[in-house]
Amino acid sequence: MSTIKEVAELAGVSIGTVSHVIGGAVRVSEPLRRKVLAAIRTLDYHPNHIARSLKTRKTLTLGMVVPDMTIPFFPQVIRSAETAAHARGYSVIAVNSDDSPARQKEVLSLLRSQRVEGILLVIASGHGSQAQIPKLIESGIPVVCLDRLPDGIEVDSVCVEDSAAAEMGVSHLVELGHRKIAILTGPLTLRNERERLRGYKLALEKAGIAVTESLVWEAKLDQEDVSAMCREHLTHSAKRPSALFCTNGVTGLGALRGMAACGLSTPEDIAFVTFDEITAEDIFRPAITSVVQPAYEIGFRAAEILIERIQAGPTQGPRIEARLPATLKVRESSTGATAVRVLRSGRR
Amino acid sequence: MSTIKEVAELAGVSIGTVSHVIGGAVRVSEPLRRKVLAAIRTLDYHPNHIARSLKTRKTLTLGMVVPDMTIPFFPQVIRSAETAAHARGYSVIAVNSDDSPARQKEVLSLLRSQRVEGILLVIASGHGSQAQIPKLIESGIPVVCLDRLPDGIEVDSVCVEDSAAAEMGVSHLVELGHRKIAILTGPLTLRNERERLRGYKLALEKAGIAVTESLVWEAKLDQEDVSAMCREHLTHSAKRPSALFCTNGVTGLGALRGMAACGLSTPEDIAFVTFDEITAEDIFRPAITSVVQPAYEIGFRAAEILIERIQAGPTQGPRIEARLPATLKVRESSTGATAVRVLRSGRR
DNA sequence: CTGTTAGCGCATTCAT
DNA sequence: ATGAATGCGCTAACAG
Repeated sequence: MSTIKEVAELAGVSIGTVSHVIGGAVRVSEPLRRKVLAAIRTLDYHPNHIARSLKTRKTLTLGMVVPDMTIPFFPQVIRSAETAAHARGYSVIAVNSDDSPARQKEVLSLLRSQRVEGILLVIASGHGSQAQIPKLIESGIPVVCLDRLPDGIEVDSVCVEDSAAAEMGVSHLVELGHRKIAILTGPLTLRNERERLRGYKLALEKAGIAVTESLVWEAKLDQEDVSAMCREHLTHSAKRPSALFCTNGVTGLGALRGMAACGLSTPEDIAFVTFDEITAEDIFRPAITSVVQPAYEIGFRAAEILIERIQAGPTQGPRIEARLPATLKVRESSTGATAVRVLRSGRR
Repeated sequence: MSTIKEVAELAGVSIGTVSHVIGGAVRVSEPLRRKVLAAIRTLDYHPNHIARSLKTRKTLTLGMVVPDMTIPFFPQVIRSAETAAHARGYSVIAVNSDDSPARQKEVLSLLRSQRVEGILLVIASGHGSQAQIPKLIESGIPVVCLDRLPDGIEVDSVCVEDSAAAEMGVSHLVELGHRKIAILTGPLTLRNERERLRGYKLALEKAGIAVTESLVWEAKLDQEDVSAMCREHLTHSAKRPSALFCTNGVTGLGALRGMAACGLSTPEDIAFVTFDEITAEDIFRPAITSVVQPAYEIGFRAAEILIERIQAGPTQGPRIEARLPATLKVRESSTGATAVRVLRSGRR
């Protein structure tokens, strides 16, 4: 790996001049410029980003923490954040927290050591994953939370309109005539899960249906746990709901497995609606009615907001809370019909 | 962000001493040690990885380039590579190349500037994506290629046993009685696609079936292109094959869409086998018979090999070419039966 | 327009 | 066992 010094020697100029042609900010005469460029090419020189960062105190790097990038929603978000960042000259380092607060703490520490200029954070679902956010912000690292929002912490955020989106999904079931509708959520320590639950209750209330606590099922974000919970609740046909609403893709898939284990199918035995698309719904049966989040836009907006924060400096501008509308894709699992219908959520 | 100097001042020691307690290599007396640790905590000090790297010339970072992390296979590989790397004290920076050689060149350059110590590379499918590998290696950055292998380039690699895996999938169709079997591949500029095609031909030859070139369909790694190609080949029932084998998840899903567009379904009209699982096959119908790659192990092994290379120094050890066995999951799309059967590929 | 130089934060000799 | 000094590669004044 050659250095700027070697380039300077080969080109017969000073390292300052080389730096100038690389930076582009200071004018350099054409002949020298060409010589420098030639030297760079023959040496296959790549500026040492490490040294540059040390000097400029800018890494042009964003950190991003997600619970598990094998969950299909997250790669979409990462990719769009990367796209937005790249357009502004930033790179993104994406890491998994395994949905563990301890591991999240580790990776955040690592990201700080790497001197990322800002962090895109999808918090882990366990307890204590929020405590680290204020320290980050105090230390001058802007944070934007995505998808999962922390509680009572002043921080920029972007996510779907959780409550409205859930309400839309549940109202759809209500309109179909269902009155005994269960909801299967992830940990209610997560604010967005609580918001989605709130949307569920709102939908029922508007329809004049009483909320039955025994139809609110809270599971861990774990296939096995979700599946077991479903089996438990669904075995007795008397207590069985006529419809089930799941608040995310993981619980949605787990619920389908649990239902299958009970010999139940959708929509015949139970009408089914879930957050997130969990397969290629145009190809596979049953096609699942889904509340679809604008994953691409969530990541893109989050990166935009973060970079604006970084470039604005330690200014205490107003907190930004972007809430994006979801789309309801009505399919077979709720209506029994094969045609697809698309609805858009909007603020009331 | 506090510095080592501030820690030293607060603790009332020299920066050398602070560095020693952080590094752990040099012994420091217990009283001073405690004072330093306390200072670190109260200042919320995070060692500047940038400065450290500049000094030590080690970044403890691996770069990883994949075509598109929204393709489900890749997040698995990234995650397992990250796991292996982390266990050895390394971080992984994963970036997308958009399957474009130009973009791949950019991100590789960026990774070099970041001074990653090694690179895990899944090459882009376009022309010229291989040319950059020798330059990397010459410049002292070890490279391990995964999944997609370059041609005629000496480089460590790990992937599935492409030919044997494809042969297993096609032989399965042969055993089911099919004699007119089409294969839908990605770009044959990719060696692994050619290998999979070779496995297809091998399976046919062993069964005494002549290879018909009109049944070899080469598509771009793009849903639309694949789908269009299928529609074109499948409209005339006379020329239609009785079975179709797809060499990867993208072409597999595209083919299913193309078939649906022609009003064809599997397994009724066409028996179907594909590389990679493309949905939750236990839940959705039709359940697709798949040649499953050991994604986790591929990423893990690749990271292991890369780190060994890094730590061995510029030693020219023998090239490593890990070839991992695939698994055939026999499902409804080929047999029509709902039961699942699992076969393991092995070297002949 | 070009060259010289002073650090950025840290690990690491080398003295003490 | 501790501290002072050096330099990693680079950018950004500044001087010429």
